[in-house]
Amino acid sequence: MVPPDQLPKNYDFAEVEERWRRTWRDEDNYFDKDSKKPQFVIDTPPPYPTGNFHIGNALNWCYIDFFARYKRMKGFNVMFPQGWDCHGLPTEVKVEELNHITKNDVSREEFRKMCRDLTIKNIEAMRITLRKMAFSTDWSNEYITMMPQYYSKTQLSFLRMLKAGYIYQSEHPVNYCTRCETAIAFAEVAYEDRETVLNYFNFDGVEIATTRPELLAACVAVAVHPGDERYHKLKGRSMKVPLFGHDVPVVQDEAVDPAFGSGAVMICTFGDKQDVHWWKQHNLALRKAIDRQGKMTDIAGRYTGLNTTECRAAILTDMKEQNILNKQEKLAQRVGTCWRCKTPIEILSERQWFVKIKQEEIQKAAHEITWFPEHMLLRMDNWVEQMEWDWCISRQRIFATPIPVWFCMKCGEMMIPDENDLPVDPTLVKPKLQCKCGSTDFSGEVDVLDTWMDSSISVLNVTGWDGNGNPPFFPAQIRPQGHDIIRTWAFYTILRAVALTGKKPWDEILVNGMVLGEDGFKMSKSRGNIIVPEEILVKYGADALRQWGAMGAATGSDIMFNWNDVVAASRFQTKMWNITKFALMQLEKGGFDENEPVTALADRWLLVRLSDTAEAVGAAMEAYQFDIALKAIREFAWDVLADNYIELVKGRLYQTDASRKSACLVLHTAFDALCRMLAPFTPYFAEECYSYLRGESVHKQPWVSFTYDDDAARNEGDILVQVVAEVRKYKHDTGIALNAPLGKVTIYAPHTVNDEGDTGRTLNADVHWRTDAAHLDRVISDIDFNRSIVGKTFRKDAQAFMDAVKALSPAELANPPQMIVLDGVETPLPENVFTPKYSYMEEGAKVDVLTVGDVIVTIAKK
RNA sequence: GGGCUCGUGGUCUAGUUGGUUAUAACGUCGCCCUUACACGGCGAAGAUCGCCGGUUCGAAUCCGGCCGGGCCCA
Repeated sequence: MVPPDQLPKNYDFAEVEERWRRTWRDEDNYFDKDSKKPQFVIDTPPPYPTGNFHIGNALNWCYIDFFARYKRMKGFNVMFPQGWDCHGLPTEVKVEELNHITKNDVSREEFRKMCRDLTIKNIEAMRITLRKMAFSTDWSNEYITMMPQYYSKTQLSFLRMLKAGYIYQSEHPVNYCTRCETAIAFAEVAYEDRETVLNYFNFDGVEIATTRPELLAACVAVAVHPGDERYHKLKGRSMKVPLFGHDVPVVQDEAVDPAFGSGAVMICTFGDKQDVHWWKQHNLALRKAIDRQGKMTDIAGRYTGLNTTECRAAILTDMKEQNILNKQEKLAQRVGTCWRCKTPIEILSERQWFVKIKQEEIQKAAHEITWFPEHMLLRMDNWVEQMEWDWCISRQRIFATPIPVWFCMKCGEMMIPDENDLPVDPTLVKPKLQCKCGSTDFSGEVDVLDTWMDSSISVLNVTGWDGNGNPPFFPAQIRPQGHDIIRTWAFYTILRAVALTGKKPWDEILVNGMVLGEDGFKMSKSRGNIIVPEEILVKYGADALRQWGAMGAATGSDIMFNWNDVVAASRFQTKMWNITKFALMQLEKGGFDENEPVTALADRWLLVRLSDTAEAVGAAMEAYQFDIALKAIREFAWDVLADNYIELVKGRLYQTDASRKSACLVLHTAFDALCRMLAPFTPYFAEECYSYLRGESVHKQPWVSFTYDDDAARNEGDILVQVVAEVRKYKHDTGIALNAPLGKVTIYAPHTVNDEGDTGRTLNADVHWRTDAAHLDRVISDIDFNRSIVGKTFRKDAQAFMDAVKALSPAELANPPQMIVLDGVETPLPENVFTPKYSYMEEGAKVDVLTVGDVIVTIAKK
């Protein structure tokens, strides 16, 4: 290692970061299952292995790593696991794309293998970014949801919830993507603004407006508002559907908007969610006009086999021919689309598997969790309260956890596997036992589970759930995640934890904001405003990126990416590096005694400020306010330590007398604490600096617990710093270079001050501290009121009071009376309610006068 | 249309139990290469805290309305 007095002039982040990355050992971050320390288990949200760890992930992981490292230093047994949420459509789509196939071109097993291979490759790429970012991941607790160890737990959780009555199958309308050929959940429906055409046509004598004429074959009723006089005559009637000829009833429903279109609407199975509502409400027939591929079924008659777009065109043409199409107008609408492929979703009635949503128990658990920031809980409440349908968990896809059940071909009975045999793929293996009816002929369930069924048990997985009793480390202490997935990930996880354990999954949830591009918009390919972490890592390094994550915005708010902040972060490191060089150089020159008392004012003052900083940073870390914490650290390092303290004691450090030791001790204490407070934020940088100071890893040190109480030092030190600043400003204003000699400076202070000559050396002046009164003539030029006292005491009469004070004689102002006459009434004069401002009249020697509070400084230039 | 959230110098941002002169950064301007640092130091200018109204002795902060942005939902 380089000797501390030969540190490189510049901090080379690339060299340093790579060196420590090679040095650190994974074992240092392992969770210790046998530890006596309090546990701090993090339910890291497992990202989807796209191959790119994006900047939104990076922000989230920065937060996690800040508190993971902090908690370790605070003495917790921390688990920071890394999971990978593998299953799902995006990978299937990617595999089809890369191999120019569709899922039907190869066997299910082969297709799964292709998906697994791609996923592994992507995970490997993302692991590299995680390591570069210096995240203190516990790699011994890594999990991959597509691996048998994990998805057997998914299957176990399915069976348990099936037995407990949470899971059932039924034919029910579901959101269906006809391109992906699978059902999807409401959480997976995205909405898009589109323009469509509203068609008015003659429906058996009544004008009806519809945006979806292709659903005419699925028409099961006509609905009108009960108070709509135009349609009173229709009550109780049935009507004939044009082009198709079947009869449908007329129903009355408050939800019909008489002002929309013609005020009469047709109900189809199913055009939208409202149709489902009405269909249930009025017990209507079911007519399936669209199949799983999005083609018209045979109830569509001559339109059978057309897709919906073709069918719509054909029906409109036929309506025109029959002269029943009255008019068409444009209409803006929001269309529900598949969040993966953007195809408009259809609502189809299908046999599917569902999880019951029990609102009360979910909300109860959600309210037992502490939310950061608090208001995010409202979003969860809003979502849970408006849930109408149960959670559809079956998917008609391939790359996913199989639903572990069979059905008897003879009697239809459902068979489930023995829990010890999990995982199973019921399409590949047969049940071990025969059916009650004696048959051994089974068909395995071909539907698979929604990917959220995997990821919503991440917390159970990391806390050791195996189906037997309470998991040993459950509940986890915290779940960090973005606010965009409150209604999915957070919601499903709470639901599953409650269903499987009866308890909340985490003590706390920390919600991070979204990362916006430099233009203030969400990052997107089409806008071209995407910034990838790798780019920042190459240009400025991980520590600078991490500082951006901490300081870019208050925790929970959206954060705009900003190169400026990254540059500023890197400059802070440069400044800190120079502080490091200076401190180590001084400490090398001569030792110090840790037991010697610190006596000089500047030294005591620095320790007070360090103590304040440590307290503020600690409090901010406890509340996950990383911006406040890092800001306090930077302020202390840059303003307090470098610009004020070091400038003050520099001269003393260049000398060799005893007072030098005191400064060295303070410098050592402050630098040591700074490294430790920086460790969670800039792990590479802090490690590098600390290694020169002590030759140990900063990440193994306890968190700063330094306290130093000395009010006199705080107050007098503040004055000292202000006096120096005022004299510097005086030099600046009178055109004297800051390092030029100044002459005689006399400081009249209320107490004796032991500055060890710091002030004189700093100002390059002949400084004299005096405690006697300055012999100057002064006149009162103005009055400063303490408005918080004035307002509280006098309320409405505040202005009158201030006027009365201003009217007092100079003698009274200098020596305030006990009482003051206000509106003819004698009123007590509160203490410290005002301070006279003086201007000074020179007498004898020509001096300039500065005032700092009640300290007077006279300057006699050479 | 509903819920949540935000609106603070040119840019970005801190700050709500109401209280003296509103925070820092970037940028701008002036001076200074003082033995850690010019990726620096010292100093300056620049904000009617989105708009309007209310409560109050006093409002960036509390209340009401409006305008604008974002997220989620209908």
